[in-house]
Amino acid sequence: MSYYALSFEPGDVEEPLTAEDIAAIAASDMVAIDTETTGLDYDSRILGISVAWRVPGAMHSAYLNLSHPLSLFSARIDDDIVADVMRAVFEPDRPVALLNAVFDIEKLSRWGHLELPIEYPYLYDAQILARWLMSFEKFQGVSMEKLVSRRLGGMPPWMSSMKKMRSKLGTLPAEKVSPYARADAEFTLMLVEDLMREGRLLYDDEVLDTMLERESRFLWLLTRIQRHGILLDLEEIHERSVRMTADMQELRAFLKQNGIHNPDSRDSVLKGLPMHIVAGLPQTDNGNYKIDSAALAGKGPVAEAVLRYRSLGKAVGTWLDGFRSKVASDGRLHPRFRAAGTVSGRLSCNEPNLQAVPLADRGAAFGSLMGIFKAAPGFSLLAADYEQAELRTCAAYAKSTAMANAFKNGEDIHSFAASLMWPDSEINYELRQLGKRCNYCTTYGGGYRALAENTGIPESEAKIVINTYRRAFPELVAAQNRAGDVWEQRGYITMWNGRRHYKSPNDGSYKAFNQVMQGDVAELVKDAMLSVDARFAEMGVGNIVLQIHDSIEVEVQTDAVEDVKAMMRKEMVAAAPLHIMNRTEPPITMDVGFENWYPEEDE
DNA sequence: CGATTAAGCGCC
DNA sequence: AAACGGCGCTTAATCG
Repeated sequence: MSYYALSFEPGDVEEPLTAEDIAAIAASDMVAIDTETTGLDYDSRILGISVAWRVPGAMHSAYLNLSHPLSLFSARIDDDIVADVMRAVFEPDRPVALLNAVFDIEKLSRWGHLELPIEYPYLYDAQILARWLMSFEKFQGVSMEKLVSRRLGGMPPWMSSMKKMRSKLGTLPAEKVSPYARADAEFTLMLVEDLMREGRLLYDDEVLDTMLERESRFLWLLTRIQRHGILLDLEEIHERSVRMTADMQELRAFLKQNGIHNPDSRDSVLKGLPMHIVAGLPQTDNGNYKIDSAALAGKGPVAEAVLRYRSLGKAVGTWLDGFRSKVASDGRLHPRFRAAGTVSGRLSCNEPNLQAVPLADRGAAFGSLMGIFKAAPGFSLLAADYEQAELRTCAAYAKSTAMANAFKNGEDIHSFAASLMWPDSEINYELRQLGKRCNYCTTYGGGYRALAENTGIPESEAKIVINTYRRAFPELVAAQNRAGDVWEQRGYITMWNGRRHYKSPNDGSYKAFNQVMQGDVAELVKDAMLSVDARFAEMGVGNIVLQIHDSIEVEVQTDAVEDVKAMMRKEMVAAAPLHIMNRTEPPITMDVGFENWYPEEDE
């Protein structure tokens, strides 16, 4: 298969950008933009900006050298010309094509080339569009390379050497980087055109237009969240790091006495553990001994010391020293969000991943890490959580009157599940745990094996428990089957707002139900974030700083906390799709809980 | 040396 | 027939 044609060859002489070009950019039906930077972190600088645009019957592109090393062949471009180009690109009435839009928009705004608007112009992100209408096997993401090879037949051979240069971009003169940068912009343009063409075929126009409008506003919002960042309590982090590192040294010394010289190394641990313990360990799929926390739990003081060491090491490396090293020059942490980071429609977050910080004390050696966050003077950090969002969605989807009633009456949903499973028993802690695990297995698509793994009961008993749950909630089983059938037959499942998740051949149909639950909630939270953000724009009391799948974290003026809670509860409940929640009698209610991150609430 | 894989583990 | 879904980060080990 041949690749789509670029407008140039790598050896071509580059014409300087003219005023006519800038006018053509402004007039083009579609413009693509891509930035080349010195790195990925918040403080990395923009080396250059590439722009691709259409003129009748052809495509053009240019690379603006902002800060490449000086060379004889390529001059840096004046700031006012950059500003002219930016104005032409970000014409409010015409969409801009990008690939991973938030990254580029954030960089442009961070370095003063772009004011962050609320919603216009529309941003057409190739990665988002791809998620809407393509299927993805495991490890087959939405990188430029993957998308170009799947949609446009592949990249020209000369582009494959680009990869190696990525980290050294800042040392190269602009004329070396230009062909790759321009090709990135041109491919982005072609990808978006191609994906939009197919999107129009697959989706109802009205649905697609609504999705594009909403997603575009969301991308602008996400960029503002990223730019806002979050504050860390660096003294607290340092204290904890010192304390835990000292504990780790003690553990290291103890382990050394017991023949384990490097507890971070699997080989060393296996060498040091007593023979009879090693022999009893389960194995990984590759035939190696498992030495994870489940395998080593209760296997004696040496094994316990390894686990404790590992736990503290994770905390120091990832959340204490790891986070501290990522604080930007403005003193704040700016995690990067990827709007198309998951197949399910959730966000993903990295450098650092603030969506996976242990905020609750679950008995690990490091306890809770909530205390590492703080807010600006006069501000508080607040988390607003949808309570049981996925299970409520599940109940709505399955039209479960039983669950609807339980939620309406404010019952503990896990105890409720247990009481329906074992109507003649008093629901003690153990039975509630079983009900809880069954609820989770339902939304996660798990079976008896997963249940056994999670509860510690034998698989034979787990089978019985699962069947008890299925008998208690037959409507959930029916809904699961229905979702699987639809996925199988149509090739996709549809979220409540029309977004589709296309099935890949490798996906078992059992995944369908989970993907609807997860995807529906993802859409809900996005809408809620947009509503909350709009209210913040009016109130002027704070900002969204983070999203963790079913919760929205905000930094707000302390004296406005109660107002903000009321506002967020109202907006988040209102964001729930009523035509879904009203499917049962009584309707499924939605509830929001709050947690004070900073200052921390009293125990 | 950098890139990649495996194992382990944190979150929802 | 069987299947717990979705992520990112760290270290060690391995490979070119």
